[in-house]
Amino acid sequence: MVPLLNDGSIVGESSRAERKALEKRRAILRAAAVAFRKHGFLATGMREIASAADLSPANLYYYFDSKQELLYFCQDHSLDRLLEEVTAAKERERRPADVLRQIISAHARFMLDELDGASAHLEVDALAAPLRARIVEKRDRYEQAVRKIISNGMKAGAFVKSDAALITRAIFGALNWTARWYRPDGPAQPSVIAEAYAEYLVRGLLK
Amino acid sequence: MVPLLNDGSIVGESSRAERKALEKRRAILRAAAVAFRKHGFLATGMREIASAADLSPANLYYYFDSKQELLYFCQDHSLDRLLEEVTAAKERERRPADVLRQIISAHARFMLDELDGASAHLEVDALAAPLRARIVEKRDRYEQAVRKIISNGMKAGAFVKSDAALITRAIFGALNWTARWYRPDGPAQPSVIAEAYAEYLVRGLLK
DNA sequence: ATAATTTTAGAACATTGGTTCCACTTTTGA
DNA sequence: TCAAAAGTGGAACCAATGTTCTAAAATTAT
Repeated sequence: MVPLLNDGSIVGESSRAERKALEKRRAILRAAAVAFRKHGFLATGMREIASAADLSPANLYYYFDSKQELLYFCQDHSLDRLLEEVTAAKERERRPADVLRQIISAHARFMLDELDGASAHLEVDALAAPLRARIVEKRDRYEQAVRKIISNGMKAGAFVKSDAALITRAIFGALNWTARWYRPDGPAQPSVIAEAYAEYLVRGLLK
Repeated sequence: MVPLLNDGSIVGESSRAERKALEKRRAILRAAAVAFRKHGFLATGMREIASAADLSPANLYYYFDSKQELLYFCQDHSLDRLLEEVTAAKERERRPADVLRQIISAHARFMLDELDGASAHLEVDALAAPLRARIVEKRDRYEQAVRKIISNGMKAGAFVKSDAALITRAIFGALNWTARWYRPDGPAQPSVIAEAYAEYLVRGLLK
């Protein structure tokens, strides 16, 4: 197996073999994602994940040391994606309302059509102490970033004054909950949902 | 054990013994609720529930035929409470915005300080087909009721026009998600959270 | 081509978790 | 008071689940 650091990141300047292994890990997650969506990460067994990825259960353990590490890999990757979107939104937009709309829309789209583990990033509590701490730290970074945009907007007079921490969590709640009810074969398209959410959730802050 | 219909409701005009048994079932749930909150219903074992309620695991089975029935009982009861709040709000308030604020506030408070199984009403998918169908039906009734208030408000011109179904789900997402982060020993009081949410989530609909 | 390395899977292990058995105690009602 | 009913718990059962063992197949490098 490709050498990994205990935090799941690749050691050294990733060689071709290493990148290939990483890609395989992602592919496994993508395959497993449909199962995750159906009944959550916790309720999805290693045998089910393996079979979704066309692997034997034993073989799955060649790519992931444990179910914990698999979950960690999912969540870590998801949070990286979300953090990227924050930076992108801040670069692209100027007004707080626009930045926020951008972030909400991206987060929604991410939940709805990004297949690898978007829904797994919900079950933080399923991780045991050492790994959970790392995820919580990263998740907090994401939350703080969004909260900052909101509280700055409030200070600048762009948003109505309120408890920025609560508003942030309300927004995340609405967004994360989409994984619970969204079905790809349903009536609403991801992009439509994303725009409606962005519109509604930002409007609640406007004066 | 007290005779129950297969749907968990009491048969006949509940006698004292029956009411007592029902109360005991509620008490068990209240005791288990803290465990549910900590790591969700799925991850909470029957032994843990039993010990939280000061019962032996075997004894717990005297009150609930199975973990499924226990979950069903939780969810059914929770939904009844939420439906009651809808009726109450519609009677008490006149304007759509006020009705909605009322409902949101009640739902939030219910999630945060009602102890019996508020958080268990989240894991619908953990129920197997026959029981799940009943819960889904009731949950849909609740969802429809709220959606109706919103879409009526839109038609009446009290709210901005948008996709009422999506807005409804966004609101429920924000509300239900509170169970994930709220800690009774945290800084924000349930009533404060409830008001902030009601204010924010309704404002997003106002013209 | 052949040795070394990577990748794969069948079978089994250990633990957990829902559940049942059965006997024992407590409460209820006549 | 005493039999019937309600309530209780210790121990064990059994299926499911995360995981490991071992060895074989496929790939890569020399």
